[in-house]
Amino acid sequence: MQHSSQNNSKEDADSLIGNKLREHRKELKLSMKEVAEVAGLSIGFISQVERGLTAPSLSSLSSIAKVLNTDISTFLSQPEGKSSFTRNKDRAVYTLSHKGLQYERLSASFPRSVLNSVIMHEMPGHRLESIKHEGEEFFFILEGAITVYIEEEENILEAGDSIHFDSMREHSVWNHTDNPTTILHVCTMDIFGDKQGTKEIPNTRAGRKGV
Amino acid sequence: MQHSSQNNSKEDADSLIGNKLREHRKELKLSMKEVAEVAGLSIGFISQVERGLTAPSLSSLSSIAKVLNTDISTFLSQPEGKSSFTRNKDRAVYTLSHKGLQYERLSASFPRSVLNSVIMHEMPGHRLESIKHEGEEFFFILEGAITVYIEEEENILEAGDSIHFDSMREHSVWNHTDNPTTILHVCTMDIFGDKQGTKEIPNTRAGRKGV
DNA sequence: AAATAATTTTAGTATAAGTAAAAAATTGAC
DNA sequence: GTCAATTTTTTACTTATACTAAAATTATTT
Repeated sequence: MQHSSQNNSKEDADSLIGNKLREHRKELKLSMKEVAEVAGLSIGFISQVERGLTAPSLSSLSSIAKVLNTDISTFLSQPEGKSSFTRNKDRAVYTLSHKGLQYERLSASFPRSVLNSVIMHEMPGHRLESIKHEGEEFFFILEGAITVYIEEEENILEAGDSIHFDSMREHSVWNHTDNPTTILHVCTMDIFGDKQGTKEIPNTRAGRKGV
Repeated sequence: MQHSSQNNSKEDADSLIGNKLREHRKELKLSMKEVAEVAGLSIGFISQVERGLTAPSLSSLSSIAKVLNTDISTFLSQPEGKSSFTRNKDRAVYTLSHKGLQYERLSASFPRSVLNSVIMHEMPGHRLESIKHEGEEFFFILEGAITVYIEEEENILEAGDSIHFDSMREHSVWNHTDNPTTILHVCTMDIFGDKQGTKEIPNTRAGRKGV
């Protein structure tokens, strides 16, 4: 059964991938020929893919992505959204369990958004458990100082210092000082748990674009 | 041992996808039959895919992902990386064209990293042209004040305020005050141009699309 | 205007994506 | 422990499509 009624999302997705591929290629000032050769594919095929006339297999897409110095995920999914504006003074403060830690949420959650940010107030002596997970993280110290452990690395950050790392590396944080520390924290992990339709299917309203 | 050599990255990748799919399915307590039916595929095929015996097409993978309440990217790639630690005082300062703007780069660029961050020093009266592009952006005002225009919205931010928005919405920034403003800027766009391809350093101007 | 390079189109093949159905495990009830 | 009932794996086969080679078309350059 090949239902072609409301199924244009697939083709849309294909040509979307194609467009992105073309953009990337152009940015690198490469010709289709060059890409084709390095990726081990034919020129005509590259053309077809870029115009969404055919869908590449995962492995071909991967080869192409490699030539373009990226990986597959670059060509799948894309964000759309709104904005979130927060005033210094009127942000709600969430206090966590041990009371050694407080959060103020800064970022919004719009479809496909990946950025999450909070201001963390970490009390003297407080230690955040060591974890690893997908994504990346960025810390900027607003006030005080803190020790950030990343695998074997020990980094002492003071106000104005920053650190950026792959969250898959085991990391933890410790306020080794006698004063509270204020950290601006930005990461790509869904710390608020409101990104994907947890459990129940999300309301059909803003149809997710196929691929 | 089947094939022990290290080069079969394709098959490895396939079975990696398979494993992730299986994990996800098990987590949701679904049988292959259920997944197959909703995704419009056969049971046997699901089995083959999960064990890496065959590679699904992009669209099938997408269908399966949808049943599992995720999207394709969950099953492709995983990041690996390093970290970047910057000291408040010893960061290089890049001065841009008009001299109304200075940058300090904070983030690293490791494979597949998406976060980019800089501290921007914007001089009184300076205005950043209005642009739109893929990704998201996050501003946190460290010092001074600034006006951020997002489409029709006008937002006046002062020290400690923040804003987070979809970069596809036309946006610009204006220092309407008489003092320099310091902004911590985090975005998912490749502003440094060193993610892919390592071509030349881009022309000062951050990316723009079609005027 | 010719010559060269870059892209699109066409026509065809081979591969592997996908199926249906049987065999084999796995679970569980009695 | 055995016998259904369900879930998963395997087999054997079909078909769609991913992909190619080469010709036709469209830029680009000189």
